Amino acid sequence: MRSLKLSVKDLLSAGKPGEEVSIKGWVRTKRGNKQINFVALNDGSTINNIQIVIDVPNFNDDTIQKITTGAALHVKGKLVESKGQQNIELVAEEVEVMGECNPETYPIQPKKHSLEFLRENAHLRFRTNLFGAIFRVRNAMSFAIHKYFNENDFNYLHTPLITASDAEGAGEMFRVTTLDMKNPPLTEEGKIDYSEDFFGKSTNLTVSGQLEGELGAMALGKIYTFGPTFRAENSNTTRHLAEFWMVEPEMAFYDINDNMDLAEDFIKYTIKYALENCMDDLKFLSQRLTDEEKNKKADEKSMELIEKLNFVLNEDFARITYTEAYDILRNCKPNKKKKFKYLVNEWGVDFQSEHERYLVEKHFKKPVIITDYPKEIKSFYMKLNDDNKTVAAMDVLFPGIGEIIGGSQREESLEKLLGRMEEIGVPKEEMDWYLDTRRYGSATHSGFGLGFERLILFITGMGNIRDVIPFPRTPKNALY
RNA sequence: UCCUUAGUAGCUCAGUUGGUUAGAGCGGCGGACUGUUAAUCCGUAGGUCGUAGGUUCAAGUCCUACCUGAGGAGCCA
Repeated sequence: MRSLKLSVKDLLSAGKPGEEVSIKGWVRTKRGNKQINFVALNDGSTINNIQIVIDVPNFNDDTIQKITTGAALHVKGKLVESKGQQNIELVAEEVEVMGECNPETYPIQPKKHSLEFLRENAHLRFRTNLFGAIFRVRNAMSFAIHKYFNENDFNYLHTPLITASDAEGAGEMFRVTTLDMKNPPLTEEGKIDYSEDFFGKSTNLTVSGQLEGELGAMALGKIYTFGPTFRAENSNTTRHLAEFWMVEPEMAFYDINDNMDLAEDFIKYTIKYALENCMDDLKFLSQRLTDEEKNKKADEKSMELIEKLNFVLNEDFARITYTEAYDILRNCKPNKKKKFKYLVNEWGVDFQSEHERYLVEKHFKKPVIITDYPKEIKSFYMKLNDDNKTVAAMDVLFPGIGEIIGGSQREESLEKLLGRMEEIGVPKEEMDWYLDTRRYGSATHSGFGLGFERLILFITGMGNIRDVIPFPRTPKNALY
């Protein structure tokens, strides 16, 4: 059996004084004098560095000169108990500079950088403590999601990224085509002739895997999708991306209450996973948040990150209907004093960010699930309630994030579904494949979509969604 | 897309009612220091003031347009 290479994480957690080891990594900082140098070496396995002690006279000047911030090193030497703050450090016997790093041009300096600057250098920001922590947490969350669904007998279903259905109504789409844009084939009416296109019809990048997910659920029972999703909206906010990752479970025989139970259990599982597996990174992220907010007034400061995660874990989410939320908002102080930009004074209005924030952050002070929205402000596929006015929708709202989950019980009655499609103007002909689920063996079923990056925002305490995805795609920005 | 706001050294920023050769801290480089912890101390280089027009004797500073970033709103995950 071959042994795996040791990482910095291994050395720090299990290294014993006296052991001869070999380690590779990148220089974070170098300190010292002509006799002795201290190099903080990091290989990405953990946020923590191993300190390399270099007895300068034992090495040639050229090597010492090339040990600069960002350089890749291969160090062989002996682990010893540290005379400084850390438990263990590595006294170098051999040092090879594998990749030099010109300190005059390397953008990542051993100092604090603004998030904006790092965003513009997104190809290098992985090398900072902050982004290392964020992307390790993101990785852990991806794994936790698969683990949760696997443990609960869900099937991971790969729904298509290229779709021909134009009826999902979830937003503007990116067109997928191989037609010559300078000289596209035209129909007799002078419109672009998509029958000549690659798929013989107009196609787009998916805005949701839900409809296809329902097809899977209506046979496999419980499925989930976890993949990229695309919206061509001109959204310029801290919580929107043109390309983002969404988790979409879909369950046969689940009603809206089962759906809520699953959503709450699922989110709590991932948070618990982060607390149990990412504590080093979370501590760093917590400190960052505290530092960032140190100039804020006490009542504007957010709860300490780890405390907040534990709090959400231990609280039941509030569950209220749209109508109950409407009553709370209509009678609340900011509404009566006309502090809201949009006043709540007519049943049926959609809630604005300010209203959601009030409910979550001021009134309930914990995550809130709102159900039974007026049918007019929700999608065609949601189950119409007996009142004929509301649908079995649910939005899970989180403090600081807003809507983190949107879902519903689906309309299983073919007749009612067709009626809603008619009302809203969804083309039935193109949706025949979807309608077949209601024609043949239709059953109660439910599902939801969780914005993965929004979950990462919550868990890391970051404020901008562009900082929790490695390569953010936003309007006017597709570098790298 | 709308509203607000910003763009000055590698980075973070200061720059007065328009007025000589545009400043600081950090980082870089050189030096000092035999155990440092974002080390410390001394010295040093580094700027077409976002772009294009305009007003003026004179523009980093005022005006217009555009580009880009940020915050908020809408759309939503």
